[in-house]
Amino acid sequence: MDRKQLIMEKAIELFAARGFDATSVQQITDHCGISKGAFYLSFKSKDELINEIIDYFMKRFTTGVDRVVKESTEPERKLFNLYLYLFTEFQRHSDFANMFVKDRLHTLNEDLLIKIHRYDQLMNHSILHLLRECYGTKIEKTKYELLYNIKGLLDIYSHIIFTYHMPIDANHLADVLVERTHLLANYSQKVFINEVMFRNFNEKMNFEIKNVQQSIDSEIKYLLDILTNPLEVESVEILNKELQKSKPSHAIIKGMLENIKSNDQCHWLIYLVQSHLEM
Amino acid sequence: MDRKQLIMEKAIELFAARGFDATSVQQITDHCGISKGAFYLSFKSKDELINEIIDYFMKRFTTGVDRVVKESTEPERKLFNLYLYLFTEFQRHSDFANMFVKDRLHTLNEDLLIKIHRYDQLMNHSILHLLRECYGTKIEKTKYELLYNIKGLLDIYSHIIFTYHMPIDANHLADVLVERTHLLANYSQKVFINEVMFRNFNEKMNFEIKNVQQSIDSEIKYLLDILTNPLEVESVEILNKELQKSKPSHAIIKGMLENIKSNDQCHWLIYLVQSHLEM
DNA sequence: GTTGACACTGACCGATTAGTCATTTATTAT
DNA sequence: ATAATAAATGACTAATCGGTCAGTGTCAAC
Repeated sequence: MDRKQLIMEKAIELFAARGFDATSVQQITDHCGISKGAFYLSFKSKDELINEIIDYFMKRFTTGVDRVVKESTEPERKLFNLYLYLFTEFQRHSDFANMFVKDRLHTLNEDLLIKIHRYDQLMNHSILHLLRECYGTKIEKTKYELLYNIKGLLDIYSHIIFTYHMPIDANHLADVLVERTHLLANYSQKVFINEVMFRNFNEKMNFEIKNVQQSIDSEIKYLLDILTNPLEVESVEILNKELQKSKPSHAIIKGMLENIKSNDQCHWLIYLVQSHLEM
Repeated sequence: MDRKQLIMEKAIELFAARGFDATSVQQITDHCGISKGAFYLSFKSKDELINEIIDYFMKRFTTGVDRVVKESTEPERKLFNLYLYLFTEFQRHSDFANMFVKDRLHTLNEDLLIKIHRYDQLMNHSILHLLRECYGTKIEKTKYELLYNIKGLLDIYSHIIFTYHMPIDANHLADVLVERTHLLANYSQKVFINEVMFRNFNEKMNFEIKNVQQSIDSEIKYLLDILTNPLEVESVEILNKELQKSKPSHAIIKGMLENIKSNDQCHWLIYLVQSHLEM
């Protein structure tokens, strides 16, 4: 398990510098100080590696954004925190973010693109929720436009940061972006991206949306494999049993989720269960 | 010469769909219906192909933007025309734009990245000029920020158009973007990107800026090679002689530029000479 | 009909790739 | 100490890559 972590970290460094296609498995294993054979003990293929890397970080960012949006502070503060969180995370995991910004990864298989699109949709959902909290019905017509304007700003500043290797003051940048968001939200009148178009985006990627229950099952199975803390293992087991019931107790579920909250690896499961039960 | 055009067009189609690295020379030649050997009669290498493609389109876009900015209509109208021009061009050459948006091309040699960066700087210069015309001293502090905010918007809408293969109403989109630009220009107070940072961007790419005179010389040499219209050939020759003089006549230069204006292939030379003499 | 100039072909080359597997090394159990 | 098991190795394969070049086909000149 430790081995996988090592390979992923070292691989990201190389992917960030050279891109995915241009980095060979041999280069990765050299950089790790292991043999090529050892790589294939941890990963079935090079594709599986990039798959797991993207999964790991996208889960992390998605749950992180969701956590910020669900905070119990005033909405405007949350907007600031959202920007702050994203740029702080981008800096903390600059190699991954760099890889993601530079490589558009369109070389990869369709499945991976769809997966990325799904995470993107989850993040859209969270951001739209926050925007509704901040600006209410005022932005009813312009909310989708606003969403993409914000994403445009996020993209360009990320791009600047990574192409010029700039260390930045995330607080300062977040402050500026909140001002820009207020401007766009409060004064925009004209609309290009309407609801029909927004739905169209998501339908063009017409993959069968994976059953949430199924996602939860596989995530529980995965966690039971890797978790070591007995309390956490037991909590996940109880949670699993409870979810099988036709009328699961919200109290038990909430308690179990609380038990595993402190472990980062469990955040995706928490996010999935909460979404499933609309807690 | 026709052969080169064919290869470039077919190659762009494949690059747009699969990316540069993932497209082999064999695939390109198959798609053209020619042999692999014939490819190397037109291009020294695969790198030279991508180089010429990028050169061709970047010259085209850069001169196009410059032309819009130098129009003699009122500034606000020019801003609209700028957006309109860019999105119209992106649609007209959607394969190239798609390739450029998807592939970040960072796999390629450093020279090409620097070249792209130079074109980017030229476009920044034009846009900043226009913004100064539109908003005057009001945006003195925020102009660099405004420039990148605009670029963020351009990026995200381009991204949407290409990933979802949407046909768009460029007039409508340009109208919306003009409104957003006005908002950001008139009400933004806080600043993240200041002049120091902006200069930093360009210094980080610390290539020796190629002598403009040198660029003009090589462009003239190139045009004399490919031009067929006798009037144009003669005009370029006269222009060349005039530029060699210590005190070239602006009247003659202006006239010669006018003579070749109608040929698209000459626009880059016109742009270079005008920049050189600040006409 | 012969010649020379030219565009064009596709088999071929060396290099590099992802992935495999017989063999060796390390660890654990007895 | 020995046997049994697991972990790790790197030479190997088959495929693909960009790029080359001896040879083929075509056409105009004489």
